Amino acid sequence: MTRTLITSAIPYINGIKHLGNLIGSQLPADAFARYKRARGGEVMFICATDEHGTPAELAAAKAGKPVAEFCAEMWEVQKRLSDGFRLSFDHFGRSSSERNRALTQHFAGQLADNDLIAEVDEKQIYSKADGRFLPDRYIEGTCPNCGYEAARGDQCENCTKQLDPTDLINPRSAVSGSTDLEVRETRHLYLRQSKMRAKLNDWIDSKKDWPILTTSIAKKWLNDGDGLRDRGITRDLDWGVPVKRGDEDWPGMEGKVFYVWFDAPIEYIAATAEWADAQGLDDSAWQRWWRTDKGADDVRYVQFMGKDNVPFHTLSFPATIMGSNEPWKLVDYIKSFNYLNYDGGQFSTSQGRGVFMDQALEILPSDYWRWWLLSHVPENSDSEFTWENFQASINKDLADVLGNFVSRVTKFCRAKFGEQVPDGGAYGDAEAAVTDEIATRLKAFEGQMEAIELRKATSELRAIWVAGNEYLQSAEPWAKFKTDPEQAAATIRFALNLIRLYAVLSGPFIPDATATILSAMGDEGAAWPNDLDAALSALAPGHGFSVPEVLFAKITDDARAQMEARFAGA
RNA sequence: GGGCCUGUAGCUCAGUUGGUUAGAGCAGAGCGCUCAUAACGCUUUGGUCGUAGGUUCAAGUCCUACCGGGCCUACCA
Repeated sequence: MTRTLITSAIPYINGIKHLGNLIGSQLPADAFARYKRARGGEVMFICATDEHGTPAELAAAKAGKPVAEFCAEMWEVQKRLSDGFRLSFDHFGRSSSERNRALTQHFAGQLADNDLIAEVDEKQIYSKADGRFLPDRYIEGTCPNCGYEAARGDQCENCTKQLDPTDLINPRSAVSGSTDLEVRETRHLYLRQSKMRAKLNDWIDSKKDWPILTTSIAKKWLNDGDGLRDRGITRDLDWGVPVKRGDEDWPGMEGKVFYVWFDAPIEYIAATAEWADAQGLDDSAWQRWWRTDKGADDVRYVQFMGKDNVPFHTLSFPATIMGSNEPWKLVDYIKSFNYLNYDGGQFSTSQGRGVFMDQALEILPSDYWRWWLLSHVPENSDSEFTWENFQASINKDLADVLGNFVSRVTKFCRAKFGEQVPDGGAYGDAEAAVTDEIATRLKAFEGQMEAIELRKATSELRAIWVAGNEYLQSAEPWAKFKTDPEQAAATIRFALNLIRLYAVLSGPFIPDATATILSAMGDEGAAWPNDLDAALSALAPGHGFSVPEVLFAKITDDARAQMEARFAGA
């Protein structure tokens, strides 16, 4: 049996994510995980919240709460929302866990032992009023280049010039507005990933089947300028994994924490350990997914992420894994995504522009969002959400093509034969022809799912739904019922089995509808159609079923207009 | 500035290593059906494949330049 380890980029803790974030990693990862499980594979699907860093501290301060308490609450919120979207994580962890603390410190110790850590003294801006060091972008001031007054310390958003915070005229803290700033010397640890450039480059070169988006970003970082640069992996913050060298204190690093991007990917491993802990299992249960010396040899590890996360997953994290000189599992395939835009612009948290996960679930069931998002996932370029497109897709694909098919077949059967699969007649040439067509399409669909080509997969699935309507039209059981009721019975028996088949195939995308349909068909445990002929005879004469409620209500023009107005933003 | 991605029918997108009259869904038009969520089926109108050159027997596909859209550029994560 194949074993697949799947991780989705872990969402940052400081707020509720919008639909662009959702489709950028978690949702496609879920579709893939559901597919692999449906095919009988063993799957470990991991996600977590990314809780450390300056933005988390500031968000907590703004909320007037201790950061640990703030994170715990936001974890609950994000967990509830991921449940609402039916994200089937085996574990939804927290990067602030004890497991992650220990593993992060362990990796740092290993890297230091292998001479891959450098201690660097550098100068940073300290804000006395805020009582903290500030990252470059949290310093604001007037741009020396163009005079823009709200330029950030890393770059001026107005003229796009790269800046150093000390370049700014009249610098002030973006947090408090205080101008009481000073440059202070501070010591930090750097991951010497430049030493691993050749090794990383060879490794990337060996990945011929990765998305261009993934490899091109990695190659850019490897070859830009002087090549891959070392990266600071510690920060002067209170909230984070305390810097330690394994179990030992790290002289000179007192009071400092690891940088979020060092500990966040390690949480993939730690969250799997958290899963084992929660299940009451011992370490071997998670190590067989992560340690190639403890059973992970036959695991295929697939990561999902937005393009902004690619450098960390192709370079920094692999450098951490390789540099440990321990047999940890490296990623086998990195699926990266472009961005989803909202109606002519970007989603904006600050402007309240676009639909956020909590709002989406208030408006419509998760299947609606899942279907639209997965059938428009930005695989090849940035894509765009519009209400008109959303309404058209949902009404046509889900309500008309699939929902109405279920409705017309089950209601016709109930009216003419009662609520059980009708007996009589036999499958003939028409049924064989449809079965052939579906067999061909099913093979294509499976290939696209294996390749994680989700847009193509949804399009193929839709074509399989359409085949049912075509079949029904040519078989016209409503007419045959009057002249040859036996034939009509066979047609409806076949159509009821198509419904069951459609429910199974649709599971990765619209799991609630799948569950509803299978429940109505009286076959909750229906398995993947490895034998299509058998699958299309699975519901035998006499098998009881019920007519489900309308599966997908249409989105009216009025409703669409209201939603469009509500989410237009400030 | 540099790098990468992208520009194909009104809209959203497919177009395999260059190979016959460029495809799908939606929208539009016509016809059919009446079991069904006024749903379904069939037929059909739309494209000098961003522009201009070039390579080739042959270019949507390869090369160059230009125009437009987007992303990244290492202290946000």
